Amino acid sequence: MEKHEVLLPISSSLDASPFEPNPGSGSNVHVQNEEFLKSKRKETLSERSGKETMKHKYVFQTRSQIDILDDGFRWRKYGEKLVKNGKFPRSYYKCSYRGCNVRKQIQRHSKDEQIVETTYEGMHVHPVEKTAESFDQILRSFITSNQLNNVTPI
DNA sequence: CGGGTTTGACCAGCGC
DNA sequence: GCGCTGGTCAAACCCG
Repeated sequence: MEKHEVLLPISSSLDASPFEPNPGSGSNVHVQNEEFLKSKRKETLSERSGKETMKHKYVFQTRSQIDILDDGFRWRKYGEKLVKNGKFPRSYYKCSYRGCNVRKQIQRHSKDEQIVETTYEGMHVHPVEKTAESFDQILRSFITSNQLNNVTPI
């Protein structure tokens, strides 16, 4: 099977860091604040509604030959669009679980096609069906961070 | 038969 | 006010 390296990199639209980036660790952490700018629009929308405000948005940068990374959850593709600033189309996925409105965006880099940018939006409200070794560590960080931040679990 | 994927169309927001 | 881009939905199709 194809091996995918997780560059572990992340970015969040929240004040609190969803992950525990070790300072001075010199890891492959890649923070992409660009997404933050894009999420600004959503913030406004959510703000108008006065609901949960912004959504959790985490960006993973993985290095693999395949776009779809098995993180243990079931995803249903609901759209695909070719962005102007990209050579490859962006795929939109949703969690199949009932009540779990977690979205996932996957886009390949125009320069390095082997680099896949996976954007997670929202949090899962159900346990993982299966365990993905590569993603287990990430998921673990996710869940841990979420619990630490004591996010409202619906 | 069920679930998932696909593709096109539609819509909303933002910029100009 | 119009056009563009990005995002979502929905119907049809395909696969297991």
